[in-house]
Amino acid sequence: MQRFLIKDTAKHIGEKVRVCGWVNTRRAHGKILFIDLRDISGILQVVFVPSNKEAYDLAQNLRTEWVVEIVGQIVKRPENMINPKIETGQVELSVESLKILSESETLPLTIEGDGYDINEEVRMKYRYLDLRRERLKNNLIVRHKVIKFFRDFLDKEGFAEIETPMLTKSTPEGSRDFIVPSRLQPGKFYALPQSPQQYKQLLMAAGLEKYFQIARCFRDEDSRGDRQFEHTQLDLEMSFVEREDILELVERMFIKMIETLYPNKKIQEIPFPRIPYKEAMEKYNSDKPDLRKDKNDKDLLAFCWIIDFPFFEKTEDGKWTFVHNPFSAQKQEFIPDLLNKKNIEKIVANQYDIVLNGMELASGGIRSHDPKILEKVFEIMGYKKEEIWEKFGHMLTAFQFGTPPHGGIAPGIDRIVTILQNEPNIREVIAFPKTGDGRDFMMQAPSEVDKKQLKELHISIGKTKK
RNA sequence: GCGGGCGUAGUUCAGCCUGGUUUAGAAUAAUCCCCUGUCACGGGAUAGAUCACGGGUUCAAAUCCCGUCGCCCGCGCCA
Repeated sequence: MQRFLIKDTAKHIGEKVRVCGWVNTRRAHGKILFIDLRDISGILQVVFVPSNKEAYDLAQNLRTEWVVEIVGQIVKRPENMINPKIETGQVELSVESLKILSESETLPLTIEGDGYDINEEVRMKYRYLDLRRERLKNNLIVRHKVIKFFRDFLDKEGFAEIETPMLTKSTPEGSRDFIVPSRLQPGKFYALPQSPQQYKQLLMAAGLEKYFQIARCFRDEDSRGDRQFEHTQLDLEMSFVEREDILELVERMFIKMIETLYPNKKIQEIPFPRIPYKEAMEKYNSDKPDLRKDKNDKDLLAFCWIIDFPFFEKTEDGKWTFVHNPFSAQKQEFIPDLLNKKNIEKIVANQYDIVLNGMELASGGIRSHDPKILEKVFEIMGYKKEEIWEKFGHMLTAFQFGTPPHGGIAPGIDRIVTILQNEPNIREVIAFPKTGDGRDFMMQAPSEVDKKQLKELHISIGKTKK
């Protein structure tokens, strides 16, 4: 017998159905016993009466979160017993037979409610239970829909989704890498990608022209409410484009996504305002200003572009480093200064961020595809020629064989969904997030590994602090 | 690395400031009993807490002091 999803049962009054799910609540009234049965689609009231002795007696044992299979008839409720709070409130299931599929111990946390006030440690340790709550289940499903929207949208625009390696090369600049020891190359390490930046540019060199990827990115820096060790980006790159092409595409994609998935939300200003970095700093003292006119309006979305970032900035020890991305291009008028290493602090990058309600959603840029210019950038940052070629030779070489002008952007999926779902924290839209100090309470990661594993990897552990 | 907040039944909290009628209290979950229409069902009973851990002050510490650990938020950091 085919299984019915609970949300579909209301359309089948009078029919015999089979439903499966969890006991959400149990209300025993002496002779009559109600169960609210929950599955992925909704909640259905199930009625057990003594006249069906076998099922009734078995149902006495049921407790919250037991998993059951029930066959019965969908019947219309009497007028005065309709529950308008649930989708199936006008019907109920009159039980023929009950099968217990799985029992449950007393729960370590409450599944009812939004769960915000439950200790994070408990929620994370029993994340699979925490995720049973409506709010979190919904967040994950909505997240899926957002990703699917982007995939379908970009597919229609002629993009191809292409996977790039998770095991790659440590990059000397930028964020701290997660490294992975190599067994076959003793003493050498892979790094997990901080972003697919170099690979996607090499795909442009390869002539793929329009690339995207739902890409996991890893950065070994301390966590925040809007930051985890690993996050997911909608990474995209296009060839033969200028800044305008990227901004137009991304803006159109976001607007369409909001209209489709969040028809109740209002976008404050279309087209998205564009604010040069300098102006943003002068006016808002921030490069991610929150432009919402009413910050209490949960449905208001204020997007903006921040453009024209400076390319270089001085580090503490007085050396030049890049502000955003060493592979970004400079705006055309600054190329002579770059090549002559003049007015370095004034050089402006062809670099743009998209900001939503005060949160940086994405960073992108038109890239350098001229090896001489890219080499000059690293030279200004104090790299020796041999060093540049050792670290970035693959990029410079690729650019010597006919690489088209290209550019892209990478919106953060976690942050987008966090804002759209009005969540206070990025963890609420990630299935299995880590704690502030990078631990997984459920899996007990990170963990020590077997001596044999270490030996194979040619690794020995020195003294650790503690 | 630094600053702030928090830590009491399975869970969420009260009690702490002002130490002693507190045998650490409640709600909810749990166990048992009663109830044929509830939907946060209701009524009754039972059980459940080394008050995060360690030390100190005191006749007396959940309460005051010091240290440690854990979680959260922020700063640093985060192409």
